[in-house]
Amino acid sequence: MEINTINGEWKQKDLFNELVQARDLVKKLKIHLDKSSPAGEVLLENAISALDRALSTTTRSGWDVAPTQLTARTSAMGSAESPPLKNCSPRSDDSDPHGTDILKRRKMQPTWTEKVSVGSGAGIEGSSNDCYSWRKYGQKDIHGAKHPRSYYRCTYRNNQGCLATRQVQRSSEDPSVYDVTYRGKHSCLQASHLQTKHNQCKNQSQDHQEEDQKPEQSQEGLFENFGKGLRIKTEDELLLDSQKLSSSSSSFSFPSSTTPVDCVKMENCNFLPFDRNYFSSSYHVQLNGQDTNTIHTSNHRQSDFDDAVLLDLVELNQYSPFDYFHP
DNA sequence: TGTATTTGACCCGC
DNA sequence: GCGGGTCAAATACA
Repeated sequence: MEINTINGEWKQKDLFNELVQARDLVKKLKIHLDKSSPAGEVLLENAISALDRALSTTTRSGWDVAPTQLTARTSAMGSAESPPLKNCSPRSDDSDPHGTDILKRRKMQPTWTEKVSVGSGAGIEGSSNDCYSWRKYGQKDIHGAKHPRSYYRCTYRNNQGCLATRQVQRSSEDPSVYDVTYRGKHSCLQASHLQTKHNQCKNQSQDHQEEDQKPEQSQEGLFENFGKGLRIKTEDELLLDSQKLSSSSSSFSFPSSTTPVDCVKMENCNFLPFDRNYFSSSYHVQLNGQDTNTIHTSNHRQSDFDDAVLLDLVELNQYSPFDYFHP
């Protein structure tokens, strides 16, 4: 696809760059936004999400865009998107002549490891415990490990080019502990959707702190609900929700007609990636192969875990060196 | 019937 | 050659 005009020749690269610039400007605007205006913040979040989707669409459509300036611009602005696939064929990215570049880029993706301990009888392998939806694509016996390692990728990998993956392996020393390694960040709709929800819920929680002090659901029940009532939202549903949020941002309320995975978890876990009482976790974060941060939590310091961990992870995403370019 | 999981095979780096 | 990561056909499940 090539977009041409007679004068001033708008090519794909130009339009792509304009999209990147627009998104960056919105991000700047968001920084300067008065924090007392949650509605405006939500609108800007939606604007950024829309621009992200447009950029993803351009790259998935095989647009020819120059990498250098985009890398500089997006990373300077703290853009945090994984490079989408050029096409949706699962193996096509590896089988092209430049497949090794992609493999290198995958290796370059930020990774971080969580140690998640679960209660007896419970497991995290089959369930998504981090508000994202994953699809298992492999399992492998690892040399020297008692338990096999499971491989998960983002559910929206094929239709949104999200390259986020995670590996789950039960610890050999302590079977109740799982090592969960995340690689890459979500560039799919659920990422922006969940973050928007998170922002809104934070605002809401400030207004309704009394409600936050309601007795929490029992731990087992909470965990069971993670697996039972979950429903994966389609892309259209996420878009619909996004539109609903835009239109109702002045008087926001949680949708109640459905129990999508993110809503259930958001409501039950107070916007945490894990139930604060049920898990104890430690985060070991790497960016480009370098350790950048380690966050430890324990059952005794769950209150510290709270938003700090989640926000740390969100912050880390901001430092992702990746941009939308996909040669 | 559509979607998710399982599992053997393949690919690639070391 | 070996081990880790991924693919994709087969299978299970709702």
